[in-house]
Amino acid sequence: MSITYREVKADLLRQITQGELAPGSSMPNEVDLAASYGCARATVNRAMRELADDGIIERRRKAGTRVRLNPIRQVRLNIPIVGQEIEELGAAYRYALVHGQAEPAPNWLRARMALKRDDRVLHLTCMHYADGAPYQHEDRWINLDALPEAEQHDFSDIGPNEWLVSTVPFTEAQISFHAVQADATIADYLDCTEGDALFQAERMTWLEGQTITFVQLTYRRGHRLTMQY
Amino acid sequence: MSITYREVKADLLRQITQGELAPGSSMPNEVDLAASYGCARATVNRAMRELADDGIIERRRKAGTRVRLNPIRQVRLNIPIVGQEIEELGAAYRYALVHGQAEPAPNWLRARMALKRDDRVLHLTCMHYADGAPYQHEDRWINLDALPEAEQHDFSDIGPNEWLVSTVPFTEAQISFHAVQADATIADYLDCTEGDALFQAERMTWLEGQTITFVQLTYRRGHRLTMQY
DNA sequence: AAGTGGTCTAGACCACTCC
DNA sequence: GAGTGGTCTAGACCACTTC
Repeated sequence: MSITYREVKADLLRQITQGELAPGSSMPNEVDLAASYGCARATVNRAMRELADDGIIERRRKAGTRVRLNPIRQVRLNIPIVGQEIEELGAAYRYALVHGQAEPAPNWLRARMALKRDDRVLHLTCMHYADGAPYQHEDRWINLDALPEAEQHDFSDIGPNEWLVSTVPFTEAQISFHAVQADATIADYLDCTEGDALFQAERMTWLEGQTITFVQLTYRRGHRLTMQY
Repeated sequence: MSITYREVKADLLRQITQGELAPGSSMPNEVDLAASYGCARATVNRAMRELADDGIIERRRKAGTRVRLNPIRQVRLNIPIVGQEIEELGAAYRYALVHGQAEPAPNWLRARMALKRDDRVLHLTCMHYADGAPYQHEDRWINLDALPEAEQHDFSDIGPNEWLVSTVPFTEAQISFHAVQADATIADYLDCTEGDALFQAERMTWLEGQTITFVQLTYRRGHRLTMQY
């Protein structure tokens, strides 16, 4: 059994975390490391490439490889569909369509979604419940110019997110997180007090340059987005 | 010039996004793809491995490779040091130490940081300004049992985050985001109204199983964390 | 000019898992 | 049992960057 790239990666990482390879110091080149580990250069290359992807080391041709002074701290954030999110908490998921109507895009939305003057949108308001308690309020607009079939679809049983994922997968998106104060309407839906601080996500989605949908997801009071790294 | 793994990856991705390879359908195996692209199997392997890492396709030995039905949506979130964050906005950064004191760990913090009964902590309160306006309020506790040298260090000029990154790089961490209501103290520091909804991050950091520091970072009103994917 | 990482090749063996 | 992806090898050429 020969040495694997995982073993090389683990050993290099150990040397870095335990201080044998100090931040800012340069590491041996691939040929030398391969010789000292007794493996092929490609094996060392894959180990170091992954460490570079992880933001631990920095590589430049000719200049060589260095341990980063300030390791890049990065997280992979999975963006789940709310139903899956709730079921992974071990709670029962329920969905409800509150309101759905096709209408001309209001000005603020036209600007935000970069819509044309006469574009129409489908405005959907939904609620997502975990074990019967309000979990998330969804306010969504779908560009009917890009996705006319949405107008005929019945969103009573299947949430717009699930429908969109199965209809237009592989879109590009931008997501942003922030805090909002609950207004009277949201407070009512989420069973909290007006003025409460709530966690909100906004997402805009494109397919080949065309805006597909914009959504505001407001979470119940106390919601946290947690990640390890 | 032979075909690169990037070209193979781009071509496969094109086929997926343009619907030639439908979600859920299975793809040819590596040997066949290599033959049809006229390249080595390793080249196809790297292209497909990256697509799998990106959450676009799903691979299983013997079963083969399939286009994911629901592509995994994931983001790489860089967690910058606040000074860099502000300078990248094109604003001037200023730091101020508000308060610093070594003290016995309060009970809630002992539980949270998993400290021993008599452990002491260094409690630091700091402010970070962008172009003179309040940007972030930092409330930090450092475990003096794990990092006794912190007690002698002067945090007047250099923020605790920068000092920690240079003193104990390569730690493990957990980060969580949520919304809080500004209390009177925070409202005063961040120049907002009591009760305003603010975006807050909490981070806990470990080195080899030992808790190093816990920090609450409260951002000015209206702060957003934005990501593309 | 020369050193370093980036990538491709052709071949091999292996590990996993479905049938 | 057999098909598929996972990985390693030894060698090669190239691209980039610093000297």
